[in-house]
Amino acid sequence: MTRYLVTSALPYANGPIHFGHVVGAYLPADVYVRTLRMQGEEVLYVCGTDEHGVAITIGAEKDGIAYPDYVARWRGVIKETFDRLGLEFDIWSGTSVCPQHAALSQDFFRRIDGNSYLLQRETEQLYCTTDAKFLADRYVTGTCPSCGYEAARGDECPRCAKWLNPLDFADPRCKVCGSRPERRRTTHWYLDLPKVRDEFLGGWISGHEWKPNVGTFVENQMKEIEPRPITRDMSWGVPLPAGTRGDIAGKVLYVWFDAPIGYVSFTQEWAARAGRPDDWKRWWKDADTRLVHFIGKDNIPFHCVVFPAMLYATKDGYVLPWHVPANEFYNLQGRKFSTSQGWTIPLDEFFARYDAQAARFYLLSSAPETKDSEWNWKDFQSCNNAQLADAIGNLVTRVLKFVDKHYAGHIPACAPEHEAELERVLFGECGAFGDPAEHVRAFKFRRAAEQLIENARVANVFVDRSAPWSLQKTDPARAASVLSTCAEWIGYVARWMAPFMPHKAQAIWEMLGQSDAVTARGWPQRPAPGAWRIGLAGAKLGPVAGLFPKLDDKQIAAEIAALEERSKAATGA
RNA sequence: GGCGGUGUAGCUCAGUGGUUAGAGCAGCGGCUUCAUAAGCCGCGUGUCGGGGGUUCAAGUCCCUCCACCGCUACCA
Repeated sequence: MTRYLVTSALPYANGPIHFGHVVGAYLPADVYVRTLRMQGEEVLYVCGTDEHGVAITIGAEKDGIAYPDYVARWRGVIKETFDRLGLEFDIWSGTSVCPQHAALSQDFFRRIDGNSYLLQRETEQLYCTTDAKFLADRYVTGTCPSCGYEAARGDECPRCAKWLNPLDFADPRCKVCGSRPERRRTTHWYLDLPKVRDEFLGGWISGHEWKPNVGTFVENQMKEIEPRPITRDMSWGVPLPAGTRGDIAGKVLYVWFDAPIGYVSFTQEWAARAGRPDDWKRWWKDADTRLVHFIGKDNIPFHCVVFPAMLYATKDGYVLPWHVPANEFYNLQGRKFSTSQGWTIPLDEFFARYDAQAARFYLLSSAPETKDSEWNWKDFQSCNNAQLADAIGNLVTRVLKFVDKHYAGHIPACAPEHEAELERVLFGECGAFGDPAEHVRAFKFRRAAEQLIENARVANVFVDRSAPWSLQKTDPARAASVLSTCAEWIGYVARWMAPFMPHKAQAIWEMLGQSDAVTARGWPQRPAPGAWRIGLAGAKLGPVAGLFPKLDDKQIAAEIAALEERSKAATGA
């Protein structure tokens, strides 16, 4: 039977994440997973931090703490944000702490090497004898051979924008200590991507179905593909496996190589913890698995080209991605999120003032699915007030407070003689409704969010058309049937919204007098006349209260002003 | 420079080559009063960035120009 293995891009453990990351790779995945689970699918959701690489070592040294402490700190900070947003993984780990990670990464290297998909190349690189390490391009500075600018970076000249090779500097200097680095020869292993492409990957990619924003990009990549180095001269990372032919001293796997293997090693960790150490194979080596990678667009080459090439090159029976629903980028009020320039939303402050569930909904309904989009404070206000508070929140209170007042807090039953007619009106005359899950399965989360609101509006129209406040005086029996019908529909709304706003959905469910989980009965079938009521009649309502407080203009204006202030302070303007 | 993307209603955006191009928000008018001053109904002549082309048919495909944006892969 089909099972779904869902991953979100491993966040890099060198800083906090912002809403752009959240909406790109995490929130859609969480909603996808929750929806499929309610539909009875078998799903595993894997994530954790990516903890190796030069950026980590630089960051840790700057902060004066050990590498493991540094990544542990960010692993924790990032997880805290995910917790606040209600993102729930089956396993959350990290590439430097997952017990299975190093061995599995080495196993990948060994198999790929054994299958002759690795090349060895000797190159010259700058080596700083003071710091006793090879220098990445950007950590070399010197005089631009093209325009003579004296503080050019090793990768690019900031003045003439020319691409540079630090070996071309006549006066290279180590950016860390200022001393003059020397040239040294070093050997590295390269993944022979052209070979994998010709043998398999090219055909697989052109025969695969991709999101439009992914397909053209990846096809293009195929043409210019080159062998990629998969080793580095540094200490922080997974050492090359013992027994590898050649000089492996001081070399580790390049971070991009070991990072995606984290998806697999974390799955192994999950299985081991569950006491079924071999269970991970069912997920990674069985043709019934549908592997779905949620990522931002910057990760497309890795997940559509490089990682599939790695999986194939092991010749070890791994499944390849089924879908890669990559998102574009998410900005903030017209500009890129930038911590250094103060163009951010500090999440501590945000969660102190705003509802994380409302944020989930707004993020999803503004997600950059087809093109870049943005967080806009006024849109957030409008979404919260008009869609969540008015369309959904008010629907719940207007109906349930009425029930509370006139039926002593118990949901009335629908009289059999009223059913057919009320349902004819509800299903035929109150506007279109649909199944949000259909859009979720198609990775159209904005549309799914919209559908949820449309479905709630159906009940508002029904209430207006039925006018139970008038019936209460003229035909109380019919009024009871109307309210019963409304309450049942609200039960559907609660279940439809469970993947989007799990806590709010549960709150509505409890207001309807239910004590089990809103997800307990699974995903609702599309309601249809005659057979859709799930029997809420008779239930004693829980306390009915507003679900979504409104956000006023002053508050939003203050947020925008604070954003401008932070930006000015950070850039010294 | 190279590659890619975007440009549709005041704003944010949907729109497999096929009826008079749509939604939400904002705005205007009316109805209603159960509810978080909430709800419902009605109201859009938009150079689909400009120009050219292919086609019976183009927002949709091709060329070109303009504007904005991203990436360019040894710091993911």
